Amino acid sequence: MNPAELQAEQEFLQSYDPNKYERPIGVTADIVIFTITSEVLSGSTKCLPKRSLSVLLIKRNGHPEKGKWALPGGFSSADETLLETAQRELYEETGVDNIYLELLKLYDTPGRDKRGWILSAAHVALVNEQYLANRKAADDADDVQLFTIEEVAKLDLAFDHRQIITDAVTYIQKLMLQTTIAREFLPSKFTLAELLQVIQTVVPSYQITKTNFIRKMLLTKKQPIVIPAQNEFSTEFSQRPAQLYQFANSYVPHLSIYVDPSPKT
Amino acid sequence: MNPAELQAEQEFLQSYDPNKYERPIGVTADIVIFTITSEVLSGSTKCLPKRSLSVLLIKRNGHPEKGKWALPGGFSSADETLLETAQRELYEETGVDNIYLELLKLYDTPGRDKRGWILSAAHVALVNEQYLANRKAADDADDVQLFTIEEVAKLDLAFDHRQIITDAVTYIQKLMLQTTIAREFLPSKFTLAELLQVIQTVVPSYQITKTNFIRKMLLTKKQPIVIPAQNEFSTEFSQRPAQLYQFANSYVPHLSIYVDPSPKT
DNA sequence: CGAATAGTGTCTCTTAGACATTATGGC
DNA sequence: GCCATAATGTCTAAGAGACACTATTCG
Repeated sequence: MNPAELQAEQEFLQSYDPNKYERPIGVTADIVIFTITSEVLSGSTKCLPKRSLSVLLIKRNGHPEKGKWALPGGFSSADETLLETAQRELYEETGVDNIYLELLKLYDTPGRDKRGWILSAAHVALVNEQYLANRKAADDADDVQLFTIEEVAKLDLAFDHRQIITDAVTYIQKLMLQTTIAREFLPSKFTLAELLQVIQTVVPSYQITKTNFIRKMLLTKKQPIVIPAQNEFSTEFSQRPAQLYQFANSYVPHLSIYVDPSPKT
Repeated sequence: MNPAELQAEQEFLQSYDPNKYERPIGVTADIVIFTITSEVLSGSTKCLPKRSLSVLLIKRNGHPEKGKWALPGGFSSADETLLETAQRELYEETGVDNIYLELLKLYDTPGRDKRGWILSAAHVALVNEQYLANRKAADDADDVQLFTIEEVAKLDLAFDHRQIITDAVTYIQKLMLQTTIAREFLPSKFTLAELLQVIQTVVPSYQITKTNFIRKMLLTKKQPIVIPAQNEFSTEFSQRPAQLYQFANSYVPHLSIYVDPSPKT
């Protein structure tokens, strides 16, 4: 840009009227915080816990939509991205940092907020139950609570948050089958039965025979998804010791409805 | 909500200060309009055209970023969603309606627009070259132009539009392999060679032998992606007549890195 | 030993992928 | 007849899916 153009641009910017276009009242980053809660079943013998997909909600104590359950979130500002806003809110609410957090989509239906034109950038966060355990003891406030998705269906939710949660569930179901996000809900080493249970908790329609699932995980030689931890077994959930596995770091899913475009082997 | 609560909410809304939180100057819907341009090769014999993935850009004639090439787009307002804004802009720019149009993601890096806090909801549109042909004749303005993605790499682009285009290309490459969006770039009936060429135009790394591609398209019995049009052949691109195909409407891709969760057959 | 969960053997059918071969029409 | 492109044949190896079977530990 030559000096004349530069000056023209400077002048333009100095005389620019920020109210030239209609302005939103604000932009919020809202977060659907998913976790898988487990409930130990104390039966006659050892078995896997009962797991449920859950979402963290907050009871609104201010207007509007006072008293309703809502997604955690807050207003963003010019000096941070919406992802940063979401990170901040997530940390404030759960004390958790450095976890899976991603933009889902933007919610902007006119009239979604009675205060006026407020956009919501909905995010999805996946938190391991363990990380929430500490926090739970600290502030067991009854205005912050985990609900299973079955329970959420019965609640009175603020704004368009029911729609956001529905979309988020659909989204993580797809992620669960197409990526290795199951790792976010598992310890670093786990049994194949645990992995299958986590998948089925998020995607209940995923009904397959366990033996073939195990075989698939073991026999995929080109690109193994999980690899066995040498000589490490667990008897936490079963009588017979079960082999422990880890996710293979090298695994990069690439899915195609056409022929696989992978380079020749 | 009981009458007292209702009144409390009314009072809250009437006294609500829209400047309570920092407000963006505006929100724009920008669109990456993709099309596949074809260039007929007039050689000794009939052959497929040369195809290139292209993007529609507009030369900015106002400040800021005056003179640079930019994505078409415009400011949204409180009474429409960003998708509607994008639809409107798309129609204004191309005269095209009812085509593939979807939100890509939100661009909100602080400082991305010198005017101040302006968010951009980037959209992706897929337009069949045919639809643009009429328009092109009408206004062959040199401030609106299609560029192949190779050409775009050399241009001076406004704002963060280079990043947006890069992200959009990555996104449609994934879509191309995982969904049937190839249909957006093809006529309703097409040969398998054309389909393969469209896929390879968008995903150049998709190098496979054509014969196996053809077989895969034909032998997938459970859920065929394309179905042959009975007794319809084309000699447009070849000496020997080639079978014409259509996309199967019943096809619903469901991809999984684990065992296929489809119900038993 | 029985119960419960982990894991393997085996068989059938489908698909991926390489590569050779045949088919059709224009020039 | 030659060439270009379309399409099929054939072979090997891998994977899916069903189902019977073996293995290990606890009580």
